[in-house]
Amino acid sequence: MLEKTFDPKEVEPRLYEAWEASGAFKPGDHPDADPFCIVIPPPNVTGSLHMGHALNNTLQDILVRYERMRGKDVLWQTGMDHAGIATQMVVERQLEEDGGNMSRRDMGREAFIERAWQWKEESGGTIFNQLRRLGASCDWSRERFTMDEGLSKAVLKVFVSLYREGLIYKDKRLVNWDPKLQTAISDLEVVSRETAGHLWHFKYPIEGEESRFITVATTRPETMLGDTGVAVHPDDDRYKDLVGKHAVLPIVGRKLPIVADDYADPEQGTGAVKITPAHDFNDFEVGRRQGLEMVNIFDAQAHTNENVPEAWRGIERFEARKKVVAEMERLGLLAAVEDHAHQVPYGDRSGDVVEPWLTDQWYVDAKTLAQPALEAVRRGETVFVPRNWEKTYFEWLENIQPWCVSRQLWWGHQIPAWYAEDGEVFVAETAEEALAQAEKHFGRKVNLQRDEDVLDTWFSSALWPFSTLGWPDETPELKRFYKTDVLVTGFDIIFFWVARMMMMGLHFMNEVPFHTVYIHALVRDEKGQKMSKSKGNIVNPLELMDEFGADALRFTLAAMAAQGRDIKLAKSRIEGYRNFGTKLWNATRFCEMNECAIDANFDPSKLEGTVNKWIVGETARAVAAVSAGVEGYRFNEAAGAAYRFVWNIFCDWFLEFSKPALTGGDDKAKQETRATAAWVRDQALRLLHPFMPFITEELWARSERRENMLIVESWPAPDVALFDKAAHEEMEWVIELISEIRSVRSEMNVPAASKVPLLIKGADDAVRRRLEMHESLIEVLARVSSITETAAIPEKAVQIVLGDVLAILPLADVIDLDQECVRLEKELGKTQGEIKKIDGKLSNAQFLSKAPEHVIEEQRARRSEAEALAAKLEDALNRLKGAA
RNA sequence: GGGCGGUUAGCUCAGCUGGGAGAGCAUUCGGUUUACACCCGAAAGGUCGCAGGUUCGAGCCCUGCACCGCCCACCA
Repeated sequence: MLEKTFDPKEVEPRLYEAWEASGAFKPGDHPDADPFCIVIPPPNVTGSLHMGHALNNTLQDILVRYERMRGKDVLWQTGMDHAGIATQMVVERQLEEDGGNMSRRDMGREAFIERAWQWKEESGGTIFNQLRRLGASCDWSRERFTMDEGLSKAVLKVFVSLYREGLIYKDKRLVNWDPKLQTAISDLEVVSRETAGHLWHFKYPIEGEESRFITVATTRPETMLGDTGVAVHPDDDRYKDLVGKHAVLPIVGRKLPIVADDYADPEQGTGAVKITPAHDFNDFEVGRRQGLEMVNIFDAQAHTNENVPEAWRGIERFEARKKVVAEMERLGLLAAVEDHAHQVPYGDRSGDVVEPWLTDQWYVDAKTLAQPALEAVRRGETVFVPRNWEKTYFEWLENIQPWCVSRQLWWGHQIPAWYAEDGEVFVAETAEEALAQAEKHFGRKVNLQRDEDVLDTWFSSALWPFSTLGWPDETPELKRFYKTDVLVTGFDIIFFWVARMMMMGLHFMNEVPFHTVYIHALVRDEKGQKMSKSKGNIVNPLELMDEFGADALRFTLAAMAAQGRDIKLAKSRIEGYRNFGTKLWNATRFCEMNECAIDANFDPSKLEGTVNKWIVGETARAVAAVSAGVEGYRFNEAAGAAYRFVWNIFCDWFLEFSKPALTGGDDKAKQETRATAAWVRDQALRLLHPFMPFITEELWARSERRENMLIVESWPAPDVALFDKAAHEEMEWVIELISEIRSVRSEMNVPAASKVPLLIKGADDAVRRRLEMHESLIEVLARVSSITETAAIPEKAVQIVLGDVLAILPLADVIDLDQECVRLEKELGKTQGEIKKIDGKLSNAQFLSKAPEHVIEEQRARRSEAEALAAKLEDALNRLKGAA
């Protein structure tokens, strides 16, 4: 016998272990089946399960379990990302906390990397255990890591071949330099935040013209130490005569050519702009155009270097800012200071202000790789769901900049480039190969020094869909599962990851990596705020699972995953879906108590009872709705359809209607009802399994003697033939009638049926006689009783329904039907326009004559149906009124 | 500045191709019916942001406006 509620804590770990041990998560050996593959967005090795992961993986697991049940050969490829910067930061912080005086640089590269690996083995990947708690059915036997041997091989091969194709190159350009981490970062890793700052106006003296100045404005005064020019607009009359002359840079004394350049905006600031080519992206371009000198004034930590006057060296940049301003003021060259709010670039990991800095870095020619990636989506080879993200994707790829892929870190894939003493570079997959190349080049053996830098983490992630399947080896998995089916991810990594997988997949596999990209929402807190540690508004999915169980969390996320909208997670919602699980549990318990069991000879298409015919039809409809929802990535629709079917149809009506048959004396009806209930119960468990795998699996095991676990059972076929129109209409009628009666009863404050023991237990003559006086009610009761498979009138049989009906009898006269009729008459007697004013619901009537034929028909039918029902009820009540 | 999305019941949100305004929670009323109080029944609560337009008919389509949010690019 089932307990009254489900205990997730006991069940979840036990079932997960059983699933995993059974091998159900692995692709099977059924070569005839269609393959279905999802690659997991690899969580960071440093990660811990947050709500975004919970949503992301719930949706993937729903798809994976669904397709598995549909008989596909399913691979959910899992793995982890080495997360270069994040991991290096964690390990460095740990070194600090260890109290050791040993910094990263003290211990040296090799020891540090070893330490990082050690950390990875010990505490990396706790997130995988958390995914297990969520019920994620990934194939753990194929778990990969972006720095494992195979994937490293793929990275090397990709780097080398892109280099040989000229799609990877080394260049000296301005990069976003993170002075705290002391590495270059890509454009995407820079986030700009509005910051309250100042705009300082500096006067630069004009060479050879006493007391004449050109005034420039800047938000970063310290960069003036690296100024090499001043630009004005060619058409700006104020400065025309100065073009070609020189200003003298205060403090430094450098002569600055005054150049005419369109970049200078006469409307902006003073119309004259200082040019610092080595520390500003725009100035870099101007400097290049105008042939200005580039003076780099910072070292890697953004302290001033030897290119500034001796007294100004070795100063931290913000300190330098203050000193520059003070000095300019002292010199009388500070013309004005304005408050100025502006966007300041920060490193997304370090939180430090990023400095544009001139360095040598490796770049991927993203523009070239982007073209096929654009084409593929334009041609529909890969489709975004929802579709509107394609625009974002196009926008970015069309304006893509070279991708800086080198990082001055230690944790990552070391760049496979070796340098000879003269700087000549040899790119190869191994040191031996590089040496061989060098020997050929120089005609003798030489020593080579490997590039110190590592690759951007996203470089290896970009290869994920094929590298995890075994590429560059031609493995059977690669052949079978590439291209993969759907990528499920958040919009925040469309650029970082999705676009780059498209580029790399197309380039190296000649095929898109997935046919569909499902972009889901961001999970926010109840107030709609983005969850973040600093705000302290993080909702921890693990705590929610502790409290409500994994199924409740999963179902909530699925039910709220409407396309194109952020999810604001309300706890009450999770509680509601936990209750839904309990409802399912108790429905199964009801079946158990009433000895509902699977009948081997059961044929849902050959049933006698109206209620039974009806519920199998409803089941088929639910199956169709849930299937359509999942296949259209409308998870909320799917979850909603399953919810409504189980609770509002199966439990609220079917189980109630089945009671008479289940407890009555008609053995044939009883048997059919039992078998039907068991069949529907099993269909419901199948339907819900992708959403709520634990509770359904548990109920599956405990409700019958089974051969298989539910996870490998098949998805129910939506058999439309099971829909019996007559039974459907009959039940709709009854349900509507009963609802109406209940409502009336409640409004009139009639005590519930159970309070009229005579009527319920009775079936005595007095009741019978009263009923006979009212034909309409007898008709109702006859129909109800036939539907509920019982012999004629009362008995306990139609208890519920009967109770509702009979309870009205004594108080029917309270209803003011006359008034109701008058209202109707009035409405029908008025013109259409007036009716519209009275009641918008009737507005359809006014155009009956003009509407298309099928619409008219529809409306007429609906209307007459409603009128008939109303008339029946009113008639019954009128007779009762007369009798009372 | 460019782009995307949002504005529906007190709260959190559904509403897919235009045709009955919905769910969960909260509220109120009633309930000791042998599945379930994590339950059952009922009720109340909405000018679907505002203003126009198209249509027989608009929460949904079009135009404009207001407010909120996000992304991208930025003006020294």
